[in-house]
Amino acid sequence: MMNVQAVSSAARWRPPVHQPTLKLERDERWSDFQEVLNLLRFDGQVHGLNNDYQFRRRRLKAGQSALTMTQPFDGLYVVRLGSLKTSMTHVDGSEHVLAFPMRGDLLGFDGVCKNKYASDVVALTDCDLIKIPAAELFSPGRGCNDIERMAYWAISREIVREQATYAAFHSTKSEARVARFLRIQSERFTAMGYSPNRFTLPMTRRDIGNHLNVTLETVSRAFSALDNLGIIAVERREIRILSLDALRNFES
Amino acid sequence: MMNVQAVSSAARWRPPVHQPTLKLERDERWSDFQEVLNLLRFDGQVHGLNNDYQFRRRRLKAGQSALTMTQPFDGLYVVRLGSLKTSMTHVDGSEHVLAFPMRGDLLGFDGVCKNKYASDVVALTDCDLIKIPAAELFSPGRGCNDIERMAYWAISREIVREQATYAAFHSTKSEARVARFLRIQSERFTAMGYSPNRFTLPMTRRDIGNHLNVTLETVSRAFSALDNLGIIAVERREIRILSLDALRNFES
DNA sequence: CGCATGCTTGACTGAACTCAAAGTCCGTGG
DNA sequence: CCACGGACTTTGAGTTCAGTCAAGCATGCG
Repeated sequence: MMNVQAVSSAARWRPPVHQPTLKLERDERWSDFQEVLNLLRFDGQVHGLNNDYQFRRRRLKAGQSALTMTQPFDGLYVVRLGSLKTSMTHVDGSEHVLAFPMRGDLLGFDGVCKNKYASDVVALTDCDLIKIPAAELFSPGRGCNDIERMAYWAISREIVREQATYAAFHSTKSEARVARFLRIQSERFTAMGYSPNRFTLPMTRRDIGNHLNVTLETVSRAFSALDNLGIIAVERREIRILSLDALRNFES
Repeated sequence: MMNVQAVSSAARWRPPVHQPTLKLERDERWSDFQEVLNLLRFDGQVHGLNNDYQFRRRRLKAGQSALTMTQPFDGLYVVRLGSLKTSMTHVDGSEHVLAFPMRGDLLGFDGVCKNKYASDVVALTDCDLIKIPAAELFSPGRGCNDIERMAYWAISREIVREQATYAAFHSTKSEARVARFLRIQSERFTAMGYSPNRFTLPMTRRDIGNHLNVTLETVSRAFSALDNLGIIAVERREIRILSLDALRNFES
């Protein structure tokens, strides 16, 4: 299986730095609201009530971890300086890299909806981050529009899902992707109160293929293969799952 | 090139419906706040000020379009009933399917940051959506926490980016992915005020590979190939882009 | 009943993975 | 100061997996 790569125990190797070395002033440990708005290139409306708020900064050396999946959500971070890597490590040790955040990018947004970060972030170069504390985002006394809050909470959840599916369908071979797709469909139907073992797919083979990044023929062949193995029973879009465990094993 | 598939001009074909036919009561055209919270499985705090707010519903027949990339953002939608397909159609006609939203899922969140939807959504079955109007999310008089608003705006932007990269690296061959990766890096450095034609990659070949879903050897080979063609000049992590146009052409 | 759409299967081909070996660069420790 | 080791990179050869092209079948609709 590809992408099974040992995570180096030693500190991450750094390329020679040809860029001008950063002159980090020791004194500057705070950023104001306006600087954060500029970094993010925020073009929405603000009311100016928070202009005097000061955000704490956080310095990182190359190779250091900024956020991990093990720690609870404690805020969002805006990159002021440096490059980082956002990734999810699978159980088999393979790593899926989601993005390479840089100046102006946001970190930690996947931690909002479950109060736990959903990905790992490490610094590739020396970094300077600005922290937006969780307390500033969710203190009950501050916000006053429940609808807005609910909507954004749901948006954050959506991000997590997207990352998860993005990661799930990476670097597996086609039959495994199809197996995983079916397992996830089964779980979704289950969550809605339908049978986990019998459901009707609403989409075409082509739609599935375009979702999993394989051709429709490959989807069809994978269905047939899983059928022949007795793991599922396919009849057009009617799917019966005969062994969920076997299906899961196929996902590796 | 794979995935170039004609979009059927005829109405989308529907599978035979074995599930119980929906009894749509004509009268119920509104949902209250609590129902939306339940659908989303929202577990955060609400203050109860909006409990009397009524949300408009929207019915869709199978094959109908719920949202398109051409229309301006006018709100978020929560799926109450039915299955849908979220996709982005590329210039070459290929379609990338992002997700298959179902009951309780959120639609339209990618439209927040640019005030324009970033993906197309069509109904695969008959659907029932609940609309959360844009006016309820951004009316200046309602929210009072600028920090929270800014954070969520940035989160929404992050979703768009993720969708874009997810879509961008789909269904292209490896050399094209690498070319696109370099082009995007170049643009990011440019946006930060550095040279668009010369930059140092902060990440390893393996990181790039794990991001693009190819092996590190494939990344290396692609770099060499682009170098041999005179499109770029590679020296370890130092990249010079000799012809941005040629690089772009390589992405097709 | 015929057409359009979707699904399945087969044969062939080519792109990307795997395994392997050698070379480069950097930081560290003798 | 230099040699060594480790991490990274490049390149090659063989193999496997999935895409392409093509044909035929099934199904629902007009």
